[in-house]
Amino acid sequence: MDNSDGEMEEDESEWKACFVDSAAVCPSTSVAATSGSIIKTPESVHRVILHFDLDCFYAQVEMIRNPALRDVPLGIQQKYIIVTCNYVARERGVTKLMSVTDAKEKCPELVLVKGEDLTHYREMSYKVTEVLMSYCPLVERLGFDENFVDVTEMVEQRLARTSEPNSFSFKGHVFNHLSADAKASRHPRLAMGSHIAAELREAIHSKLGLTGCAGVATNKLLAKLVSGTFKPNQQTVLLQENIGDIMGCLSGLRKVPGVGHQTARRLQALGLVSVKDLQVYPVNDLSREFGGPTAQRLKNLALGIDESAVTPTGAPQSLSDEDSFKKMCSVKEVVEKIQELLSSLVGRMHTDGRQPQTFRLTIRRYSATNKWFSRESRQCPIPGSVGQKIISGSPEDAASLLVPLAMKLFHKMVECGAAFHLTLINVCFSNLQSRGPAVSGKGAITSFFTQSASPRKSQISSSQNRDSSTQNADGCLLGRQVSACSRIAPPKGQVTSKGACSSEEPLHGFKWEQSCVCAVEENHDEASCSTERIDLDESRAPPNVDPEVFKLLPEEIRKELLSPAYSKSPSGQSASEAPRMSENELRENDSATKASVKRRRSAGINAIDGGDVTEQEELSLPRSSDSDFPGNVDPEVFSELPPDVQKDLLLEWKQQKPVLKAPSSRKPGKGSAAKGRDRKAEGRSGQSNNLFKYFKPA
DNA sequence: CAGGGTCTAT
DNA sequence: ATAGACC
Repeated sequence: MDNSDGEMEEDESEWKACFVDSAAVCPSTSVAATSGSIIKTPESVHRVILHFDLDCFYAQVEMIRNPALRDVPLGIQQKYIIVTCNYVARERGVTKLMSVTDAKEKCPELVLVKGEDLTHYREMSYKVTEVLMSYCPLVERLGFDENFVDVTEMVEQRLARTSEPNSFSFKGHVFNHLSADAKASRHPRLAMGSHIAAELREAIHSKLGLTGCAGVATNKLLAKLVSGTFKPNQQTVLLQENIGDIMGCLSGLRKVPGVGHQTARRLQALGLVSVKDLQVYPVNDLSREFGGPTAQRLKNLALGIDESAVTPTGAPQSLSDEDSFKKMCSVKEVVEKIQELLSSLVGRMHTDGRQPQTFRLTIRRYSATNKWFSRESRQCPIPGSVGQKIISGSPEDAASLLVPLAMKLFHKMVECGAAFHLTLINVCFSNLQSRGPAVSGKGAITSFFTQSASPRKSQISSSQNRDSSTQNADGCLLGRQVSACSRIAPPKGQVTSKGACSSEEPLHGFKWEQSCVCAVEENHDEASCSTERIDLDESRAPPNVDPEVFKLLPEEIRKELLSPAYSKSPSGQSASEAPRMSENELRENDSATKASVKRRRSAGINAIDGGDVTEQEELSLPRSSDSDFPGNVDPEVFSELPPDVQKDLLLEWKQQKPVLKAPSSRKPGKGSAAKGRDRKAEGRSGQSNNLFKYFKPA
C-alpha cells in the first residue's frame, strides 16, 4: 500500500504550486513508430484512464472496524514504524513511514494499531477492485490501495448518447486550471471520464465506506501522477496541454513512476537529475546504458508518454507470508517461525482453492552494510501429494509436510553449524494451478459458459479438461454478462473479462449476479449505472442495532451485521470482529488500545536505537582473529569498525555472501523486441474462476 | 523501512 | 531457478 518509498507521497505541494513554467513538452500524439506494417498510433486513440488511490488505506480500514478511532490521531504500526496514519494524526505532524518513537514524540496521544496482519486490508482491497470491476472489467490493481481503470469504451458509449455534449463540465479539479475555467467541450472524453471517476468514487464510498482520490488522464503514468494533486478525497483531471507542466514540476527523476532507486542512480551517473534532463537526453546515449527498449521507455516516461495497457489483474499469481524481526539465529527459532508462517499461508491457499506447484523460501540476512535489498531464496517443486493436502486435506496436515521441505531449502542457503543472523523469513506458493474447468481456447469467451458448480475442492479426479459440461440456470445471465463485456473489449481481447463471470460458488453467486446485472444495464442506460443498483434489502436492522444508525452504515457493513456469522457469537475478539457500535465496546477498545500504546512506548525506544547495541551478543561467534577478508578489504579500515559490524561482516564473508556489488552500470544486453506477448494474459485468464474468492472472502 | 505482489533478466 | 527492480 503505502509503498511509495518514503519520500514520494505527500509532496502535493511540489507540483501543486507549479502553475508556471511549462515547456509545453506536449507529446499529445506520439507519431506511430511505424516499425513494420501496423499503423496504429496508440496514444492517438486517446484512451481515458482513471487512477484511484485510497486515502490512508490501512487507517481507513481500522477506523471502519472501530469507529471510535475516527476522531483520534491514529497510526498503523508495523514493527517499529508507522506505515500510515489518519488525517487527524497528520495534522499533528505524524507522517507515513515515520518511526514509532518519532511519531510519539510529535504526537504523544497517538493511538497505535498493529497492522502486520494484512488479512482485513487484503479483503477490503479486493472489494474495492470488485466495485470498480462491476462498472468496467478493465481494472488493474497496483498494490492494495491503487487501481487503474481504462474507461475509454465507457466514455465513448456515454458520449454517443449524450444529446448536448456542450453543456457539461469537469467534475472535480482540473490540473493547472483555476476552478471552472476549463472548457469541457474541448475535452469531452476527459470531462466524461471525470464524471465516471466521481461516480466510481461515490460507489466505493457508499458501498464500502472508503474515500480516496482519483486522477483522470490519457495514460496510466499521467493518471497516477495527477491523482494525488489534491489530497484527501478529491479528484483531478489532466488535460493534454498540461502534460509538460506536470512532468516538469516533478522534483526529480525518482518521482517518475517506473523509475526506482537503481534506475535513478544509473541516470544520475549519466548526469541526469531532473525530468527535463532526461527529456532532452539523446536516446542513443541512453541506449548505451540501458539498452534500446528500456532507454526509450524511460525517455517516454519523462515526456509523459506511456503506452502500457491497463491489464486486468486476476487472482494473484502467488501467495506469500513473511515476517521480519531483529534477530534470529537458531535453527529452532527458524523452524518455529516457518511453522507459523506456513500454517497461515496454507490456510489462505486452502481458501484459494488452486494447487501450488512451487514452494519458495526466502530469507534476509542481517547485514551491517547494505541492509535493504538482498534477499536470497530457494525454491522447489511441490510433490503432487503434498499439494493435494494443502487444498483438500487438513491444513495442519499439509503444513507438517511442508516444514521439512522448507528446512531443506533453508539449509541450501544457510550453512548450519556456522552462526547466522536472519532478519526475515518468507514462505511463498506460486505456480498456482487451477483445477476445475480448463480454459479451452485460450481466451475463448466460451470458456465462461463452461463452468459448472464449484470448480474447486470438489472431487474432480481427472485434473485436466472438464469444460463444456452443463450450462446451468445461470447460463443466460452469464451469457449476457459476457456479451456486455465483449462489447467493451480492448485490444487485448481475451483478457478482458477475465475474472468476471466465472465462479459460481453458492457463497459468491450473489455478488456475481450484481456485477452481471450492472454490466447489462450499463448497456441500456447509462444513468442507471450510477450508484444504487444493489438491493441489499435495507429492510430491518439486526436486533439491538438502532435502525436509524443502521441505515446510515455503508452497505458492506450492513451486510456483515446481517450475516448469520455475525449474530452467532456475540462476544468474539474485541479487535478482530466487525465494527462495534455500542459505547461500552468503544470504550473498552479505546482503553485497551491506549494501554498497549503505553506498553509499547517504552519497549519501542529500546527496539529502535537499542538494535545492535543493547544486545551483548553471545560471543560464540567467529572471532575476528584472523585474516580471511575478501581481497578488497583494508585490514586497517576493518579494525576501525565497531565490533558488532566487524562480526557481521565476517559472518557475511564466511557465508560467502557477496555483500556489496559495485552499483556499476550494466551492459546493454540485446533487447529482444517482441516476445511472448500474451503470456501474462493467458496465465491470468486461466485463473479467472479463482479471482472471485479474493473479492468475497468467506 | 513493513508485508505483499508483479514482472524481467539471467 | 534466482536475483532484482518496482509498486
